[in-house]
Amino acid sequence: MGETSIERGRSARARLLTAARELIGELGWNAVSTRTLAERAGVRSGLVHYHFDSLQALLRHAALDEVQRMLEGTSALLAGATSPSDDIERMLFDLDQYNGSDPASLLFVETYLAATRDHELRQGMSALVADFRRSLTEALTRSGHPRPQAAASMILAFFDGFVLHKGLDQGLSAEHIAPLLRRITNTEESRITNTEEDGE
Amino acid sequence: MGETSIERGRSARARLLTAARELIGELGWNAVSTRTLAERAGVRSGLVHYHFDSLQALLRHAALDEVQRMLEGTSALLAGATSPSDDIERMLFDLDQYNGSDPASLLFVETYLAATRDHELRQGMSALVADFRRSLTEALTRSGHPRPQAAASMILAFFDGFVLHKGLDQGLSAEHIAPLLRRITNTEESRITNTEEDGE
DNA sequence: GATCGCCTTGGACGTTTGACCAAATACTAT
DNA sequence: ATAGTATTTGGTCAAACGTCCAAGGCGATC
Repeated sequence: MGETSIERGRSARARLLTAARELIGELGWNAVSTRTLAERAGVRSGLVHYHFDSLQALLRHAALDEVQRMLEGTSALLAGATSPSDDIERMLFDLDQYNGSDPASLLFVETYLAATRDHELRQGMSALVADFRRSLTEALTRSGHPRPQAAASMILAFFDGFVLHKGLDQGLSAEHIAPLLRRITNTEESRITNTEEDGE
Repeated sequence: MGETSIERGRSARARLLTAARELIGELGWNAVSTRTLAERAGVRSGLVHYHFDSLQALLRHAALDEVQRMLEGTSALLAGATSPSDDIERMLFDLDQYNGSDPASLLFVETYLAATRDHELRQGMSALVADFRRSLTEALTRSGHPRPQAAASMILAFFDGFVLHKGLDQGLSAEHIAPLLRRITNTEESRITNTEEDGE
């Protein structure tokens, strides 16, 4: 059967997706053009519309692939662990390797933004994030957290915000944050519900 | 002295900045063009380069103005309050009015991203965010928080992530999060530092 | 009413963009 | 070899882009 020709095609398609993954982070979603994309992938610009319906479809596909890869890797890490609290901290320290300006972090944020203006991308991202939140909620439930759902939402939002802020504040590090993150993942309800009436 | 002519100029300049503020959120930073900008402002496109050195300079100016307005308003709210914990919760509920897809929220995130690729914008944003973090840290110090700086960083990152996530997860609401946010703003160090050895 | 200065216009420029396609190429199957 | 299928090329197309500028408008000043 026809294979070598098809294999070359698959390779070119894959190189286009890789180039898109890189360039979205480097230049920004809207600044990626068919021509820069083709140059990075080592092909001619005409190929883009042979393998994909449109430039947007290519970017969508590349971004969802990468986000899925990142989230599924992390959620597998959570599923196989005994103490979710520790693993969430480990996730935080993993985040430390990104400086907030690298293509990997930026691709994530770029995709969030693009999703607010692209219905199909939004649906894909919603599904992926919902899956990950479910994993995180289950891990927190397993460890007996009193509010697993709220904690999962909060941790997710915080992690993304953390990446965002590291772009501006290079001094921001996981070390300073870890003790406070522990407050969130703590399985016991805090005794002090509020310190009201604490006038100056 | 010449006033009417100058006043007209000021008005046109202001309308251009307003249009930029709106369009950055609606279309995305890189999708704002001189022509759409001029149309929204009710002027001809040539005016953009009369009042500003370049399109990027206009966008930069508009974005920094708006971010400053937002942050200074919120930090004034913190400064005049007696119980920072409550005010941080109130800030959270204020955030609830944004659905995460409105121009105001998006302008914030768009500016973050643009700042990673524009040195001048990055410096401006860094300064504004640093100022706000200082206000927040002071408020937390005043209320006797044991780790005011780390808590401020965490709350800032979380708030931005919260806005980001609301674009995808419409069910995300401040109500569910508030009890856990209280764990962060609590002035007492948590007794339970960690719940290790919690194997199944 | 002529002059001056600032604001505004409308169009021009060279580039880049997404999309499209006929022709060329590479490989398989007959 | 031949025909057939899939991939790749190289170029064209109209549209949109940022920037620039000569000319016109318009109120204040002389």
